Amino acid sequence: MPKISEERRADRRLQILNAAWKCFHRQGLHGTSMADIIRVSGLSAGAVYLYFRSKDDLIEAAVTSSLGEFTELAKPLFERTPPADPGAFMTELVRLLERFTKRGEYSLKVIAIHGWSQALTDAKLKATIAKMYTDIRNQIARLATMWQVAGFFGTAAQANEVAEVCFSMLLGYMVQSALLDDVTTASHAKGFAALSQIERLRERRA
Amino acid sequence: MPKISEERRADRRLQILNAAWKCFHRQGLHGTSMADIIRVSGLSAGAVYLYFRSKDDLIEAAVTSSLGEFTELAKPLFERTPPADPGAFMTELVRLLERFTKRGEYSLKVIAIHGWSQALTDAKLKATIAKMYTDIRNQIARLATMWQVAGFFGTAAQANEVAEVCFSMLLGYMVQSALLDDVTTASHAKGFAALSQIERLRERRA
Amino acid sequence: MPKISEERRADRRLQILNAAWKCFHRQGLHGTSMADIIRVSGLSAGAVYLYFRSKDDLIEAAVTSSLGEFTELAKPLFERTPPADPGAFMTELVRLLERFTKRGEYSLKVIAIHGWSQALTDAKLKATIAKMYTDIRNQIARLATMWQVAGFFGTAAQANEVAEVCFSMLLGYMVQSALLDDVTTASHAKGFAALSQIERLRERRA
Amino acid sequence: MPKISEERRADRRLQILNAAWKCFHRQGLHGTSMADIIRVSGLSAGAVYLYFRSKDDLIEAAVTSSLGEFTELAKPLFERTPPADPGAFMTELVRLLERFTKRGEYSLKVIAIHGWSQALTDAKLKATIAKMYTDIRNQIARLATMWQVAGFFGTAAQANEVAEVCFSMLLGYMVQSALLDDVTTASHAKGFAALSQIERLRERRA
DNA sequence: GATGAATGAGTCTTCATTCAT
DNA sequence: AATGAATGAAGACTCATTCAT
Repeated sequence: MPKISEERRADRRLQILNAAWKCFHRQGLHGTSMADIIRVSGLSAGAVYLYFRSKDDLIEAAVTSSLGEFTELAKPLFERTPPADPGAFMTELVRLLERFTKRGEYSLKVIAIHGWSQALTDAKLKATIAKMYTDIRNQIARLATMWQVAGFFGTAAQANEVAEVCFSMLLGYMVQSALLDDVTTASHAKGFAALSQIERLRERRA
Repeated sequence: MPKISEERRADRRLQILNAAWKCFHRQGLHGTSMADIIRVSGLSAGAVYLYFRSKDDLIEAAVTSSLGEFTELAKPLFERTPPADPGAFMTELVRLLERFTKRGEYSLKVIAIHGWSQALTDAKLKATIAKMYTDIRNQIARLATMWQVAGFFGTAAQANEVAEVCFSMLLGYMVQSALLDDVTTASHAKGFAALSQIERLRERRA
Repeated sequence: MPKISEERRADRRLQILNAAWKCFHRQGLHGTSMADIIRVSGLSAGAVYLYFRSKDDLIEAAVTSSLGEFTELAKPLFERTPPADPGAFMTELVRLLERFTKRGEYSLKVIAIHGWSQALTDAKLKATIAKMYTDIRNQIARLATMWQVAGFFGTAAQANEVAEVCFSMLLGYMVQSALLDDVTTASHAKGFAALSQIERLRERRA
Repeated sequence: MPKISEERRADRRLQILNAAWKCFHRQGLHGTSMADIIRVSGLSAGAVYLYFRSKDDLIEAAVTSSLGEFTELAKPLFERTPPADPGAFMTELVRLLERFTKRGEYSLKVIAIHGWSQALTDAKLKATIAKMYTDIRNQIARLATMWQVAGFFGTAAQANEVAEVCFSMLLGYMVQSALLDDVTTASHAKGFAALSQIERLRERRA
């Protein structure tokens, strides 16, 4: 076989990543053996190691690659003009997460949580995740500044502090929906709206 | 069995748990071998297995036992009369978490995240955590009802939806402070206050 | 099982070493798998790793431990008074090597050659072997000084240069007897005696 | 097949052999993977297998091909008339070995030792090496006969026994210079001269 | 109760070789 | 002739758990 095309190479990686996602979802990062992934991917051991240097490499890709996609997907939401108000934004963001995250045989939400745990022990992965999460939070902060200008909040807090809390809500939603099963995008949206006084502010602005 | 024996038993368990917490913090749940815990605890392999039936048993205890303590510790906060307003409550709750969680050589925050990951794969642990988290959230919901009565929120949302969001912020705070390092109790408190319009509402109530 | 006695521990190590020697002789250092040694030793994988940290560790022990014994065994030969003349000494040394080296199912001569090859790639092993070989050569040099005083050689060469050549003969004997099969202690002894003019010198001294 | 093709084939083989020698020197025979050789040679896997049937084939070529060259190179030394005396001969032989053996990024001395180890496990290689070594030793024996006739040694020993010892010194020199680093052609030459009473014999012959 | 040596299935990874292109 | 992706058996090593003492 002569040199493979870049496209085919990407396909193969995705094929392996898909197998990894399925396994990681069901059995966790450590509960999944390379043999599991190899079997599910339908490739040989050697082939898998041709595309990923090690299990850690594969884990990093599995945890990280999806995050990049999500950021890309969320772009329009961050750049909409005029910016959505806090309630609408958070509602959309959670819905987007839910949509993006739910796949056939696995949920990226679940894999993200496994990734957090892994990152606490693996400095490289932690740095990668930290970078990507900080990017998202900064995007929220940009919006928060506009919200402040628009009078949604007072000036006592800084925009990035508000962003922190909004981002916490997103992360907390992931945990609750993964572990408690009784949390929906709708209930979270309504709770957030109430908490942030969105109705009242909308009224006042009207 | 005389009472002394029961006490000794509890002491030994705590001794082992402490070793486990230290190891779990540094190396994660799967990265820690029983041999690690045995070495750090200063006991023998046989002895450790006398107090915990298996590694899974020890993990469950390590993840769970602390949660019980926390719930106990948070009781006064939930039962204070008159109830704290949302901003004050969340500020206190996060501070309490931070205080409770930070120990000499390990942080229960970190161990909790490892626990989530583990729970996603271990139905028994998941059920245990779900029960305890739901309890806490219910306590928050009780408060939220009072906040609603006190006019902090409108009636569009249900108390348990608000509680959901508040709880998400607590969980999200844990994730952010563990992974991003740049989050403080103060910044989160201020962000929450701003988001929930606490100043304006306080003014209005005054 | 409570703590094992130091003696039993040494026994176990020897049991494993014996298995290793047998395997290394037949299949070489790399051709032998840990599974081979484990099978031949009659122990379990875990047990073997309880006594030797790694295959490299076991290789070092297998190559090195015998050398120590040999040095001990050769002591009387080095310390005999009056010192043996060069011919007698080399004859004895080669015979001693042959006797020491030939064991039931393996020959330490063969294992030593495997060890040289390994040492060329493994700095730690090389250093260990170099130290032990230098020690032996120094002992020969001590004798060579006495030979010189006794008039066996002129003063053009230094004792350690003579020792070098004597030691080369020993090493070369190992290689030839391992690879060419047609070399005997007797033929080597006679060749050395002739080369070093031993008969003539003996006559002259008489 | 035209002549050019045959030349190209030899060139390619040498290109691969050079890569193999470099790798074998640094990493040993088993420590070197075919991938290593392929990378260093600059060819493709398929190409390498076009010129050598297997790794064993390549090892045999790497160990053996150089020996043939050496024998060729040593011819004049063996055939010089009048024959060199023992001291001069050994000095020249060791020097020749040193010169022949030392190459840019590898030393054939080192590779020869790896070869011995390999030969102990690989009957085919052993036979090939044995044949070539015996040839060299026979050449020395031819000389030794002449030495004997010339009165350098008594008649107690056979020429081939003397040759055995001379050859041992050559092999031993290889081992010592590879493992102990402190051995030079000069020190070995002087030691040999002293041991074999060359000065005295020269004097007497004068 | 307490010890710690022993077990052996299971883990990740490598590598000589092939063969479709 | 030449390429290099693919194979899959085999390698070294770990680790939760037990049980004879």
